Amino acid sequence: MSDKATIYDIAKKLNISAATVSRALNDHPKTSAKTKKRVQEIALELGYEQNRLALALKSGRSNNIGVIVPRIDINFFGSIIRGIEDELYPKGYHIIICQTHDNEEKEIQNINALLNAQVDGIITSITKNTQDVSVFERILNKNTPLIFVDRKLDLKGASSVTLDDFKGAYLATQHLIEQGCTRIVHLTVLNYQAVDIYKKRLKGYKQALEDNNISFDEALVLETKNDLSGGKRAAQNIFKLKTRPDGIFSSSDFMLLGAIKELKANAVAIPQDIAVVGFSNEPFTKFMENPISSVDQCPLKMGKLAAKVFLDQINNPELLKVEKNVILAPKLKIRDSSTR
Amino acid sequence: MSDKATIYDIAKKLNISAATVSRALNDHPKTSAKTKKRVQEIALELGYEQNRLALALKSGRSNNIGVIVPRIDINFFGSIIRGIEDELYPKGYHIIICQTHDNEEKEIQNINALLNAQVDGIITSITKNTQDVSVFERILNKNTPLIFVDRKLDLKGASSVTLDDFKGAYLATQHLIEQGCTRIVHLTVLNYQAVDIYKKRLKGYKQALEDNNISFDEALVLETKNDLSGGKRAAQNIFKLKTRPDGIFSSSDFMLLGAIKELKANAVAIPQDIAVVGFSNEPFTKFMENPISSVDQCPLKMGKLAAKVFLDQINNPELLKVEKNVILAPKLKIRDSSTR
DNA sequence: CTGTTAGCGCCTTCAC
DNA sequence: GTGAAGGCGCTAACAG
Repeated sequence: MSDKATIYDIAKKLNISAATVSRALNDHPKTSAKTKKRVQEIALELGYEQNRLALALKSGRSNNIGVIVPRIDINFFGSIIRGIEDELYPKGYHIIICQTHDNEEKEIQNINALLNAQVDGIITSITKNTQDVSVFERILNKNTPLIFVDRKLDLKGASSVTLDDFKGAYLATQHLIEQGCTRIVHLTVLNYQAVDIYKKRLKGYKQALEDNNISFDEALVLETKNDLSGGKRAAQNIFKLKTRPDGIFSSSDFMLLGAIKELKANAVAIPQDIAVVGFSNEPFTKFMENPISSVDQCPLKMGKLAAKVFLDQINNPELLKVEKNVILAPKLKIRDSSTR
Repeated sequence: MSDKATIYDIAKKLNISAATVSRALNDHPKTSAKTKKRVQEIALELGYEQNRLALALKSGRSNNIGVIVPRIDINFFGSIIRGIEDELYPKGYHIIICQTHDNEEKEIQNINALLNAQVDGIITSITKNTQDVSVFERILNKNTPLIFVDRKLDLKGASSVTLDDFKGAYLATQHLIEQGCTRIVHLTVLNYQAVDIYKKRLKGYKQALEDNNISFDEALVLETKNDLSGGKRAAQNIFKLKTRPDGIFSSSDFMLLGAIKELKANAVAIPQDIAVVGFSNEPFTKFMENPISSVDQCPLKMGKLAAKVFLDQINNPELLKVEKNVILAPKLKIRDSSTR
């Protein structure tokens, strides 16, 4: 009984056709008010619920959207997903989550699975080592909107929402300069030349220096492993510099944290001796005993924007083939670590 | 062309019936090897992909499972979801994510939406203020497996995976005692008597004291708001105690962090003067300059277990009406804040 | 305004 | 071994 009532059940009960029931339920204009009422009553009585699966098969739209991220338990991606969900849920869409664990093979599997599941669109942050573009082209060929968020591929027809890394770095560096720093170290990852975002952050850093008539010193760009140990090592290298720097702009909060610990262990006062700013606004930066300034990547907003781009495309078929590339301005979160 | 190939397309191309194609694709025993091969070739050629929607409508199983959590960008829930996904993805299930934002109305909406979408099961952490049990009963009435994770409702037919809060508290307290603490404060939330988990944590704390012949002192149980400011206030109250305590077991990492900051500001050395242990193993506890010991709730494992319970139920219909209640043992993460 | 018909894509009897 | 037919639940023509 409470298993599942269909429109046929309620049609039978009312001695009308299923089509009429369907129309009544959907508030079709050409249905008498009486019928609508009667149908609604019986629907309620029978505990009727529309089977979205049938609707989906019929219409070709599942009202599901696939979201693929490296890992869902990373705060950054969790926030992006939250943004997407907040935006899309009220429009009747459901989010199907997939993780790649930064494995390209899993990425391909995920996409195929989502496509089989007839999702109405895919929002994704690509793997760190995605090479194969063809899977993504298949999405596009199916006329399924594809929106990259944060990590993107340059693909005709695919939209994207990314962060203005240049600006983030610029803001951070400018802020340090305003705090009186003149010798600012830039901590970046190993082999940063290969990764777009890190190149852009370096550029932003350089530009800020230039705009403030501070000459760029290559020796102040320290490459290291992107984790606490890398930061520690970088700090040790800082001690070897001829002149002690008075500021650090790090491309990663984790590296920066490692550096901070090492600096403090060597009696360097932060921010008095060295003021520091990180990147990503990892949750822990706020909770430190001396909270760390950091560039916020606004993941929630990124998610919302990605969702909006999707809605735009799905609702304006003429936009389907037009890619939309949104570049979001980051926000600098100023905390103790850089405030003198 | 690349839009969508159906079994009819490949049937036509081969001059056979769609039924045969279906059988061939599903490796039906009563199909000639030849046919299978030919079908598979053409399928590949046409880029055929099974439409899961049609299959779902036909079979009544969507291979989707709904997961409802308060918020997805909270690390704890993100990890639970990751656990679920890791476990269920290889079995061909997709995860549909919903958030309640701790709002019961949204919870009801979510459940209804998921039920409409014909999910094969629902895994959820209830809202902080869930009152209405009837929605959950509707899930059960539909013979849809319902598994609570972390926050549960006592409902016949519903399974659950929860944490042994008693044990977590016991472990934490025992550890403090082993570090030499004899006057241990227990920080708990306002109105904790109303919330099961906090009551259990208090019990675990008491039991550990008793087992070590330390008499319980009501004055050492401090109720406060569950955030940094609450912790700060609690620390101020600690200074008012007749005898200074030498340990703190807090039911929340956030409260504890607030307390730590205040204690340090008043020249209390941690862990030397006061050793402290929190609860939840929030990511930040690990990254502190003096990392905080905390009880890990093993969210990843909880998610995996919940997924396994689901699979159990779905694969053994006779278990469908049998609830399975798994209680997970927490792990104490010992860090600087409690190591003397 | 309402009923009839057909079909979304697939699978599963039931015949042959 | 394979084909034909029917149906999962719903909606969109097309009639009337």
